[in-house]
Amino acid sequence: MKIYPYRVDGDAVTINFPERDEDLVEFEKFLARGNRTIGLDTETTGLHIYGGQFACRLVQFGDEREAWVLRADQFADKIRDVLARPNLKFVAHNAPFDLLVLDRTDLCPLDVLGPRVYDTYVLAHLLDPRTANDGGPGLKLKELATVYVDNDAADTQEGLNAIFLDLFRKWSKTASTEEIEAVKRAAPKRPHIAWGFTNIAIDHPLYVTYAGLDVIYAARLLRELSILIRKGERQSELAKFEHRVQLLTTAQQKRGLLIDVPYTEGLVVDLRAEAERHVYTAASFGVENVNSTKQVTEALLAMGEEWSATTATGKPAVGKDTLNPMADIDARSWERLGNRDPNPLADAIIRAKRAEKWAVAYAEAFLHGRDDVNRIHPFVKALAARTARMSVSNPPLQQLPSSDWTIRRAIIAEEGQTIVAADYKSMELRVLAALAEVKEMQAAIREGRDLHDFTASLIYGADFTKNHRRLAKGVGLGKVFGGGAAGLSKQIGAPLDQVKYAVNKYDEVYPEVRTYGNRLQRQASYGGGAVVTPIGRRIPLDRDRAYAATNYVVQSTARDLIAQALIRIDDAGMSDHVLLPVHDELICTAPTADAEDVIREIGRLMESTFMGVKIDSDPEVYGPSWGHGYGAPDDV
DNA sequence: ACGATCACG
DNA sequence: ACGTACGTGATCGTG
Repeated sequence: MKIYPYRVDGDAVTINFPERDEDLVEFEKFLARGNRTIGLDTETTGLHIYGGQFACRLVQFGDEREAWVLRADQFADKIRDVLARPNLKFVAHNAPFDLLVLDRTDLCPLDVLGPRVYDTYVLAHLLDPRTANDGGPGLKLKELATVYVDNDAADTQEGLNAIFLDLFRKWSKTASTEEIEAVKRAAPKRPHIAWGFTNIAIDHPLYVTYAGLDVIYAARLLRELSILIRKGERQSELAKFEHRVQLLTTAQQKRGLLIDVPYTEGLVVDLRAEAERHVYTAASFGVENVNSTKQVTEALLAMGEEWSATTATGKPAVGKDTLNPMADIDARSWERLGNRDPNPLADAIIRAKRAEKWAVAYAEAFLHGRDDVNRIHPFVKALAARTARMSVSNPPLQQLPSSDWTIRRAIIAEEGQTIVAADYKSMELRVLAALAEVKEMQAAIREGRDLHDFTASLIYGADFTKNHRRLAKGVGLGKVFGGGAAGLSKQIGAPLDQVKYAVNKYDEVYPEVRTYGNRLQRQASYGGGAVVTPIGRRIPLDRDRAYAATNYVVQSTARDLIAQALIRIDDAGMSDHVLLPVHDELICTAPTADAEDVIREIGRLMESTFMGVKIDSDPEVYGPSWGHGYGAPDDV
């Protein structure tokens, strides 16, 4: 057995790396030593759990003083045995990843291990949801360990990266050009890291040491975070709730979504061809790279175009807010506006960029990310944003184009199944009506009226026009975000005086919205700079953006309502139908014959009455693909 | 690493 | 006193 010493917060700790079966006798003694939660982590060949070459290399266990780093190939039986013991509880940082690794590699099924694993990420997010970038303590293991455990905590990830770079350089000298190209093709951004995780010697002393340190940090983090969490009465309940929600989204990630491969391959060809045509046009105007803001700016100025919009750093903005009007294209419908002669360069650039993005970020990502049965398994983070909103990545399925069915058409139901979905109707406005006790809004909801129609009628009278409704909708949503007249005017694209009028009227008819926002800001200023949501979640406010208070509470509460719905659906035994949450809707699958019944029932489970306000849902049968909910024809 | 851009609710 | 649009993830160019 190899034993590596290290220091954590001034304490001597040991990292044990067993080499023979006899070495496991000591490991058993470690496990038997008292009733404590054991740190758990895995080292793998990469992040693509469902890819063909994926393997789990190490599984680590540890407490606050010692770690056991086990080779997954050599000690698979032991690992299986330990993970299956029902009396053992574990703690991991970002548990969903390790749970899925252990599930995928047949070391322990998700449903067997999941309920016994605490996640320090979840606890840390409840204490402070801000990333280091966002002014918080951060949510990564190294950042948290530095704050809560040891000011000199090792950056194990950076340490490994340095080793990988060194090893990769040495390997590159002996490897063939083809081998090197293959690695770079698979991981163009940081090839040495992808290569390192697969190829570093499994008994490399620093690899083993860092692997062991991570579980020691996790075990120590659990102790510290638990103490802090227990100080807030509601927080312990919240922690339980969030672990349950996270387990459900982890199951969604395991389930994945089926890709229509022939369709998607055709889509890539079409999008690539479209992009190429417009890139060619742009090149004829001297823009060699349509993604270069520098080139685009220079070419447009040379053509005599003038515009005033700038980026945060003061440079001329050449996003679609600038280019769409130049190309005389409506941003929503992509039809001619008829305001001016379209600038052919602006037109080519927006079309080229759109087609390229759709090809690369969506269609090709679907094809590259799929497993051997053509399913993709996006990461579903149940507790992501500062407001606790969920996020989906690899690929970003919450951000697929909705104005056009072509991308969503690539996600299909299994044979005999149909895609169904249920969304909440104007969820955030209803939550606002409830939280701020907005009388007129609550009355309109009770009467089943369209909220934007209603706001328009209050501002403009019963004879409001379509444009009035558009303004009322923009103002209604913008007010929740804390927007003022100028910002709203820009966003809605309506003249400032009209927006000012609407905003003033809005404040008159819904006075409770303003007083609620002021109350939240007062409470935050005396409550450590954070607002507290109805379920007891603390959300820190930035000093200079106190106006965000209302939005934080509204957005967070809306998220908690859909999270609660996931639990109710699970309690009803219907979790297997849920494919993906998209903020205020659930994308689901159901046997074609019962599709309508299933989604009606899921919709019913989603509904609730929150502070006396009905939060109801709109169940819908889409069809054989997700795109069928967005107008995809049956014969594509 | 960071800014700009663009996709969503 | 005034006014502030909220939250994400991915890609690309630039330095």
